[in-house]
Amino acid sequence: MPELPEVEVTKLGIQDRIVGKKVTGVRILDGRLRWPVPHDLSEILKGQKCHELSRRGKYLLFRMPKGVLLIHLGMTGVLRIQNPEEPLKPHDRIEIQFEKSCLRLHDPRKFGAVLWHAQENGPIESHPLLLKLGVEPFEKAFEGDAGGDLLYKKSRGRSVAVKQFLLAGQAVVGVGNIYCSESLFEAKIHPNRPAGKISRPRYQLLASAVRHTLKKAIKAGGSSLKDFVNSDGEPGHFMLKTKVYGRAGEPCKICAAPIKQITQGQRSTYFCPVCQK
DNA sequence: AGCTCAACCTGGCTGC
DNA sequence: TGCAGCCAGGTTGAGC
Repeated sequence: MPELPEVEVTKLGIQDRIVGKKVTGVRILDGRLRWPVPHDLSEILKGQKCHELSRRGKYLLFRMPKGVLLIHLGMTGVLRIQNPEEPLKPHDRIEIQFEKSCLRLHDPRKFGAVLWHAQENGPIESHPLLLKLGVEPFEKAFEGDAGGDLLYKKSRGRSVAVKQFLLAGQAVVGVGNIYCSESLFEAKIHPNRPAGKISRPRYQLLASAVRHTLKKAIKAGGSSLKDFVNSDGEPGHFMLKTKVYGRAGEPCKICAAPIKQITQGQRSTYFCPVCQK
């Protein structure tokens, strides 16, 4: 579920219940995530107030007086505010308790991460997991022409397919497997084209498509914000409808040619062989 | 430095 | 119905 829009919507959905609240305890139900959850997380967090919740790429950063709690949702993670009385569900992994509510991480595949970055280790921006991330898609460095310029510059000399280049997040963060296919379709760029051989004007179109695709998805997700608080149900898939992703063999919405599915870097890519060149 | 690929883990779906 | 095989929204780290 989580690409950048889903993480952003999660942030918006939980922040009012988190910011300014004091942690009263932590329950580690299964700490074997991508990396082991610190066994003493409860002692670390207890008594600290989260003064800001922010997002960097697909990481959520809970800023506290003594450091930053990093949470990544991996492939299947869902964070939700719940009443502590609410029975645990299978695959609930971590519970962070606040005075009147708790935050639960539900993550069947355990690719998520919950890590603590202590203040004395320096600014969170220098954390190894954040260090090599590209720019944020909605920040100045990716606005307007700057976005296309950046993709163009970062891709020079790169032979890798543009799909993989964009997905890797070294230039711009947050474009996951679904929105990558969708953005390339919108920009009419063939996913197999070598990243280094795409012109500056075409990268302008791609940057614009990335911003548009992500914004649309965030907007769609905003309508389900209530699902993040005191809900039994999963926040649904709020990508309203995809134009190519998951539509192999179905007609292109522009030209009616059958959508193709290929594998790139062990991931599925969907595209229209007629519209995308 | 950049490219490719295995690996982490679990569940759901397809097809025999 | 049962079960093997394949697929899934992410990311790191090893080997070349």
